[in-house]
Amino acid sequence: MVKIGLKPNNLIIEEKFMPELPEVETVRRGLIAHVIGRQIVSVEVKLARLITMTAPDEFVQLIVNETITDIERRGKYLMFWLSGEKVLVVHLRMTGRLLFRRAEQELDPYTKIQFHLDTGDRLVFADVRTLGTLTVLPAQKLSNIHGLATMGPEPLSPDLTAAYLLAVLKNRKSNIKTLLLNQQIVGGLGNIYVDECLALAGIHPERLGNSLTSVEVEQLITAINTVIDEAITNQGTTFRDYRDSDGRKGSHQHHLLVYGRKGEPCKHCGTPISRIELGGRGTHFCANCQH
DNA sequence: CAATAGCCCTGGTGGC
DNA sequence: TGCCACCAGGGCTATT
Repeated sequence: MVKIGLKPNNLIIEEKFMPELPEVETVRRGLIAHVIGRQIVSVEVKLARLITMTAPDEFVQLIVNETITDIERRGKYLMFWLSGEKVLVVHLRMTGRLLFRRAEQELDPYTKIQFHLDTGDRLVFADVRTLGTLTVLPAQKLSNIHGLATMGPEPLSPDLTAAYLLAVLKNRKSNIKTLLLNQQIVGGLGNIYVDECLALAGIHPERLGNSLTSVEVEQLITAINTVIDEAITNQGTTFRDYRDSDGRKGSHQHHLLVYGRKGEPCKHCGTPISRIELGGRGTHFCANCQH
């Protein structure tokens, strides 16, 4: 099952992860040491389709000669703050990768956008399925990005309270799995961690939002914070052995309770893990532990 | 407004 | 062995 893909150039590119909040946060932390204070001297656009809200040449023009002053994360979005009160917003979607590469390192496979830094090093956006997006805009227009403007409170934020979630869920008739994937309700959760949070909370993914009791919502909030905190500590979930130039690698895959474990025994009771489809997404749970 | 279905996109996989 | 349909899913759009 574990297989390392070696391309002819010997670059290990088969790090397979779904970028949810913990993975995006891991990327952010890994990049900060390398790119803060660096000036972007040129931008190489190999796939213009990934650039949104401006024409590609305008995108390049707005970024060149800017200095990166900070990197923030909101949900699954990364925001590179630039010196001229502009922001580069990157969403990795399914297979987007942001890599720091030294000047002498060769081109990564699937490179779509390269930012050349004043040191000669590069910030690389690579993407197999090309669903990622990059946007640059003035800082005061950040709310023009709809997904950012409408995003709900995120895990580990004091704004994500049981009172808030209970109030939102009481009017919702969809299943809790689908509701937790809705970024407007909770920002940053994706398919892996929603399954994990529901497993830890002991809540069945098919339960309707308005059926959850206040006690269950409290348990769910606790589970969300626990799962995301641990996943960040473990530097995210990767599905193949992998390390990059920074030694950045996730280990949370060893801690998963249900995701990707269909048919394998529940770590608590031994019941084989079930897999169903909800909201078009694969959904994993223990039919004995989750009610 | 809320729920739901379809769409984008490509590499890996399973069936024949 | 080769071919091909199908699956993975985040976020957006269209529809009811």
